[in-house]
Amino acid sequence: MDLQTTLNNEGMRMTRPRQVVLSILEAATVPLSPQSIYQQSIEADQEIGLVSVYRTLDVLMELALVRKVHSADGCHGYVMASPGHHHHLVCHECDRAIEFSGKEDLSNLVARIQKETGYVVDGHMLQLYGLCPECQSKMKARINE
Amino acid sequence: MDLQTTLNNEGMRMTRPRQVVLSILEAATVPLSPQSIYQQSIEADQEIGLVSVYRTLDVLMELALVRKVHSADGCHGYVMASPGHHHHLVCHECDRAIEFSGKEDLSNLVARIQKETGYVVDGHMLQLYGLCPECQSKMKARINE
DNA sequence: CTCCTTACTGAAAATCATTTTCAATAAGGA
DNA sequence: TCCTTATTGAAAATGATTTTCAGTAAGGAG
Repeated sequence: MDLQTTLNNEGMRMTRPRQVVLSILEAATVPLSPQSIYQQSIEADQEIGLVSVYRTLDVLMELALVRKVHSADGCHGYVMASPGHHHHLVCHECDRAIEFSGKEDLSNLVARIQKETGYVVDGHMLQLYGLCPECQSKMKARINE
Repeated sequence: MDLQTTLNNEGMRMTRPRQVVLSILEAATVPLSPQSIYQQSIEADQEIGLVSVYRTLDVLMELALVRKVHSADGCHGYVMASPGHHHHLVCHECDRAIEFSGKEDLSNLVARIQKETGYVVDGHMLQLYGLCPECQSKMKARINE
């Protein structure tokens, strides 16, 4: 089912601002803040209101089409959510983020924690931080200068 | 080494606002926002400036004495950091958070991801969400009404 | 295809969190 | 006890996000 239909089923409408936000997010390789989505819409001669960016992100979050990514400093950006449950691996040099799935690997941990704490665990958020291959190369090059 | 000494070694000073923030955080069972730390200082007749709360939290973060906890909605609170690397398990009903350690359990996952992606992973943030035992009871009670 | 309802838009204002500025204060080494 | 200077708190500045509201346009009905 495409987004147009999904929206209409909810009594919502497919509009230009929503298309713009969506296409910017789909082209992104890095989590984008509302501000930077807004900037990109201007650069693409598709300017939309900053307010609409916020509102569209809310809608897309509700539909679980985008995911919020927290960086270590507490700011957050948005990325398209691939189908299924994914986590993010963020490069702390260039901020490039890639998704990975890790459900299986967490189930042991989750089972242990539930037993130890008595909590019922029904969700999780995992983010790994590191250096992407390109930034590793750049770093090596810099050292050899 | 106590905090007083730690601060002095860094050329910093132990002051009343810092003591107040610290004692509030130590008594807390839930991650606290700067605002709520400020509120609690007033309620305890130990009012300190909101600005000092922010500044003290910065200092305590630098010293790795407190940790930032992100909740699902993107807001964050602060909790005392127990020694070692810990994660948080947050109840989405009452917001009570407890720490757990999970380093060993993640090492498999991290090793796999590094191999698959070429990233060097050097940090992570994991938060589990669920229902704490008390809220589970309350929930059952409500159903039986 | 046109009309009509109402969801959606964008600009401005309001709100809320956080940071900066700065003069006054107080911690703690000499 | 004195002196240096880190720290404080109030106010102003900044920045992000939300609300308001009148105008616009999506898309179902006819």
